[in-house]
Amino acid sequence: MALPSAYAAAVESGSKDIPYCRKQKSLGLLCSNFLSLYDREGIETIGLDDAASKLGVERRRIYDIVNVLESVGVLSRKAKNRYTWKGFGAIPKALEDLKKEGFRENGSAAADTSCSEKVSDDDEDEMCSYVNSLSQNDKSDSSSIPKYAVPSKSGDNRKEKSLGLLTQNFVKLFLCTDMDMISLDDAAKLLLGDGKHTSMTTRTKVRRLYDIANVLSSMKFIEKTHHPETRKPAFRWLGLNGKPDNGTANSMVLSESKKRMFGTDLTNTTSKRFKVDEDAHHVLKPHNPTRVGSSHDDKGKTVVDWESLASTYRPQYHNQALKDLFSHYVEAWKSWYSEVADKSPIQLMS
DNA sequence: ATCTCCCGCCATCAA
DNA sequence: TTGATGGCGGGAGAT
Repeated sequence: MALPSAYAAAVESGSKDIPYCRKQKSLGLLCSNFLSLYDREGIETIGLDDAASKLGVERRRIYDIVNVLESVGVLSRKAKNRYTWKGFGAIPKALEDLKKEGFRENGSAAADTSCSEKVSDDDEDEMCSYVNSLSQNDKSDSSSIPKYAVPSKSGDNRKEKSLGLLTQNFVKLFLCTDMDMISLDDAAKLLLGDGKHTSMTTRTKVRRLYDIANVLSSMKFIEKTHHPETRKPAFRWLGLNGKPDNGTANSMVLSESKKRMFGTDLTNTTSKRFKVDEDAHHVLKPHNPTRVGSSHDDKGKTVVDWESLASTYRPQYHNQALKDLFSHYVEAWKSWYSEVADKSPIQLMS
């Protein structure tokens, strides 16, 4: 078969003039190759050795990719050295599970209308959220996503530092919050116990987030941009929009809610979920038409009722730091949004 | 200089 | 123990 990677091919054929381009070795590219190699019909299982040799990389790199892919439902570890290919079709459910999980985690919300989340799924779960991590009480449910059941070895924080868990929490940030753009640095601060006495340093976390962001980017889940004003690099959530769709591979097992995406619809590219109920008093919204004629092909953020969101979400963060960070975003987005609304599209890319 | 983030050592886990 | 996994962070390429 054709090797998706020229580099790999070169390496395999007794390379001769490989200048060494860092970009050709990026996790993102590797992930793309990995995907094009396995996202096709007839694939039900994947062997890590096979992947490594076909892609021309060390095993270690395959683990990175496989771990984040698994945390989003595309793969599932079946056995040593072997993963089951679930396909992109499994993503919607995985994301929904993550969303529910995320809301459930910090159910200590304050005022505001209770949840409007209809958890058809059973309960359970939990893992460290944005607050802290202490007891790991697992009981894996029938979720489609790995639960990272900790062997419950007191002091085993290996799992809570896993790339997979970090990925899920990173994704939850987008699914369970109104944030749709965030810098890795801020994400690192929000994720996990946040520095201090709890594990991983921010520095390390950011390094990991770069890895995660790269593979999620190659999957078109997120996109790199820059904060309109700050210029600072950030990532924007695209959700299941840039999905190459189930082009060829489609022999899915779960043929249920295919496009059953939460609040996403055609006109809306990236709708952040309002965990608030739609029916309850959803009054406010002085001005800010919840809709803009941003008729742009690509992602054009959308509709957000800042006031509403701000007041609704504020209470879910426990410490001042997060609150500040949060308001910072709300403010930044406000200006950015109004700016973009009647201006031109946002075409900032690396 | 700062931002990215690849590379691979080596601690852990599982057989 | 051996082999499979996968934290972790040094340090080099990209900007």
